[in-house]
Amino acid sequence: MTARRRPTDAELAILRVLWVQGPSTVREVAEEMGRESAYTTVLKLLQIMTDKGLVRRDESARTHVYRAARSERVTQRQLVRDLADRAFGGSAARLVMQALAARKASPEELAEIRKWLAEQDTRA
Amino acid sequence: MTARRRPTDAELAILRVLWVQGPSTVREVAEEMGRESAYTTVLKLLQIMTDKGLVRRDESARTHVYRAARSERVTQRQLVRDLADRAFGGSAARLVMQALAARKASPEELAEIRKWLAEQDTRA
DNA sequence: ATTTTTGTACGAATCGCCTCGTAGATTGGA
DNA sequence: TCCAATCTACGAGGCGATTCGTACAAAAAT
Repeated sequence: MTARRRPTDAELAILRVLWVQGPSTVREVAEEMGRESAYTTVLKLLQIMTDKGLVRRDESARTHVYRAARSERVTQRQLVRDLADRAFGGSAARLVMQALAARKASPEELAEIRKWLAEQDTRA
Repeated sequence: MTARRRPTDAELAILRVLWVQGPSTVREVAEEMGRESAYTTVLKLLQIMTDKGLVRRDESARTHVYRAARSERVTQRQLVRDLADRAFGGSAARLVMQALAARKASPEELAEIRKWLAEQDTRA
């Protein structure tokens, strides 16, 4: 059944809108995405995503309302795991180090990471 | 010109072989990848990758030798950056935290990460 | 009541990825 | 020499992603 594929680029772009705005109509999603894609393109994508189980659709009103089926966190984890497998031999830690090198993190963010690491110590 | 696209899954699989084995012939790559794909599939992929600039080809001998155009590190960074942009609002730090949550890292890896973070301190 | 707007459904075209078969050249061995 | 093995080039098919137009129903506005 759940042949878990990762969302495509276009799908991810739509999911991002849904995560920010919460349940939205096709029009609301399309507006937010600018004039990049035609209204019916967004509609079609959402229909496909419904079939795939990436979003849920509320059809109680004539204007359907879509919401993300999975939380942002869960999806992000899936994507990270996927990238770790494809490009880092499955090692999330190696991915982390490249990530730290790839983009400068703010002191606040670094602090948060340190905090997380410290918690790992106490836990072990 | 450089419309930098990320390598596809199949391309990445080939690059991984080249990074491990160093410059290789089509046969060497194909062998290493098991019987997953036919010889000519690997050949075709490598030809396409040559056009894209993902690999370089030494044609001095009849049997061509391919090598990755970019290092593993550089490519990994590009992929991380790309994922950060697509799914983490550009924040590598947020990606890092999901990565740490997604897969348990070994104590050795955690130590390495801590070391890296410590270096950031002294640098700042 | 008629027209305009807004919505869904769906088909079709395009495109990139990935697959592999076939053709033809070259090499190496019997 | 002749046959088998090996190599590159290339075309074509299949498939999924993405695009958008058209058709049609429902609602809103005139």
